[in-house]
Amino acid sequence: MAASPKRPTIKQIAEETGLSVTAVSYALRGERVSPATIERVQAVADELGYSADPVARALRGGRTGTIGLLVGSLADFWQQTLAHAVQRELRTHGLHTILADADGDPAEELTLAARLAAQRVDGLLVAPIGPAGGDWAQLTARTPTVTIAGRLPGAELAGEVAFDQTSGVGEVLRHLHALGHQRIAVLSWAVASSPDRPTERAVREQAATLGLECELVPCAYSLDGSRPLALEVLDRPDRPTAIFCLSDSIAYGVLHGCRELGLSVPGDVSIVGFDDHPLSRLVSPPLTSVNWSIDRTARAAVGFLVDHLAGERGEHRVVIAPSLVVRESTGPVA
Amino acid sequence: MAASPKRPTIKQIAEETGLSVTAVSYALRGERVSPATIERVQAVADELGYSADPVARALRGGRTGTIGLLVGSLADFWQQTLAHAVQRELRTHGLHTILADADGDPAEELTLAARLAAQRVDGLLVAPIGPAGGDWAQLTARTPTVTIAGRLPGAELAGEVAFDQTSGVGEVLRHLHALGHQRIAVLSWAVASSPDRPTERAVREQAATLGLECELVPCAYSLDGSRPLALEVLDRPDRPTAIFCLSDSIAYGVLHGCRELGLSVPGDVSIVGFDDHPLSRLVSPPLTSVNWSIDRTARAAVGFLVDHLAGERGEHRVVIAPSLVVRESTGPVA
DNA sequence: CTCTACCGGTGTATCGATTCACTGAAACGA
DNA sequence: TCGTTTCAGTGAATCGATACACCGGTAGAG
Repeated sequence: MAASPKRPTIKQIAEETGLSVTAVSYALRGERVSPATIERVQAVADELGYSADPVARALRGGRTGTIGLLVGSLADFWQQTLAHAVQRELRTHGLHTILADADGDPAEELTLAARLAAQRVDGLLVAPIGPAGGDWAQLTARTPTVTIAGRLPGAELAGEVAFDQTSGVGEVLRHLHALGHQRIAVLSWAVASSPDRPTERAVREQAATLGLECELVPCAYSLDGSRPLALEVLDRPDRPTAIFCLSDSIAYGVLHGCRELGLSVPGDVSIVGFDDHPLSRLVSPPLTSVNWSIDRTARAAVGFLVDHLAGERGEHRVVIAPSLVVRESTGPVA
Repeated sequence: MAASPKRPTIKQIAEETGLSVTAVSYALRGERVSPATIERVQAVADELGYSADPVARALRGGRTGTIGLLVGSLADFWQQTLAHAVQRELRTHGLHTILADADGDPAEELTLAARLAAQRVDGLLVAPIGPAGGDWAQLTARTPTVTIAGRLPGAELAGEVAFDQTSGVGEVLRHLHALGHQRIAVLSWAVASSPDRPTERAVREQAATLGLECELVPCAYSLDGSRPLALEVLDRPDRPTAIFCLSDSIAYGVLHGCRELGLSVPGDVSIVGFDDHPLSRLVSPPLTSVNWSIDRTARAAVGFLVDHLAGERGEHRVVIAPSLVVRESTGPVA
């Protein structure tokens, strides 16, 4: 046993300086005590390498300074990027991030969130991937929660960052329509097979409006999940002329499938993504996609949470607008 | 104020059941008390939705059940993937993950690690990006630490997952040599400009052995950092025939640069990466790279830490062997 | 020359769970 | 029937930091 030398406590400083524990506590935060004492205490604290035990502090003060970040699937590149952005943003507020990953299983989300809350996080940021089940009322009543692009049944939210999926879908479909596409396959997440998800509904409605033939295909939320599916869809006699993927990760798999089949993109088939991941301009061909500013998303979400924790109850909903980025994976129908 | 209803405590259960706090504590873990009491306590606990406060438990018991994961740069795709794998692995052991990101600044690493340790994590996993500065002796003596592909000056480690960079470099250089390449640019991380990093040293030594002309170019550890650099390198009159990137993220930027310059890969120039990120087979052209099994890495690192926490002091060093994955971004020199 | 305000501190309860030392009662062997 | 276990449970201390109540001494206001 290398024996971890126990961390110094406030009590040790008290003994060392001959002061009371209370005095040291005040001195360390520069309150109520004489400058001379403050200096003396500081010196000893520095020498011992003291820092207040956050566990004890949390027990007393009720706050842990830690936020739970629950993402639906860290296998998804967009959510990875989001996690990065959120973590960075939280850090600027002096908050730590506990990360949890439902790994693609929406049924896990409530359980994991509950476990995070049990860990006594001060707040929760939830970026679900599907229609999360269960009743979030109790959890969210106890722990301030901000959602990012998702709905939590029964939740009472401290904030909400919504994505205007409807507009995003509209931009994509109009883009494809303008290029002459008529038969379009839409790959959505498998978990989202429930037909009432707003994104899928938007697809159906707007396709009808534009007179497009849109087939919704549920798809695993991962790189490897979409490739076989793409192979199947593209092998049909009445192959769609465009594939609209509801995440860039899915689109990457589809691109791979096209390469395997020897199909040219966009010559034989056009591909569109939905996250505009940083890499999407580097794949081949560069992917047409819909961009949702991750930085603004992270900033807004963290902002809501921090405001809520500070007791300020202001505006707590924002809608992130999409912006279609046209690259080389879409072209006119042959 | 929506007023978060405070979480139930063991004391409330005690009052509700008419038992002492002690009895409830024992009952909840099924010890020492009669079966009837256990059942009664359980019933009340369930009804109240009780779960033990981990903060209080940590204060008493010394353990928080949380591990700190410090990565050098979450902007790097490989480290994102690693973070995912580690988080998942920790979860299988019932441990939570606190995530911290040095964001490419090696000078930040020690500070961040200290902050994590101050948060009272039970252990630390560190995947540094560069030659981390500072003295890690004190920190690592107090908090069990496992490194992943990196060295920490002065550290006393609970475990170490090393990458056999030398072999990896060797495989790449021999591969390029066999294809007839002579002039090779090697893009390494900017932070790693110190010439004694083992990877860079390996490059120099093995290039000499093979009679290759290798130029080491320091490069920002990100997608956007490598593109301009690639443009500069590729614009020279005596352009190298191959570029060896010490991370896939860097290689992606280089690929992008090549496309901008209208250079064909591998016709005009061959590109090699060094992480084999899942996306590397999807970029265009699919990237030749060196694979280090992330799953094995994560499993080993977490395993070392868990064993150490359990008091078992066994083997605590493993070397991950590289495997060169040849794809289409490398070809014979024209 | 009082009365009050303030200064620089100290003692103690508190946060929630755990655990050691103890106790009254029942059970049990001799 | 007496002495000893075992059972089921209680009280109090503990972990480390914080905050409230309090206290003697001094300085300034009236």
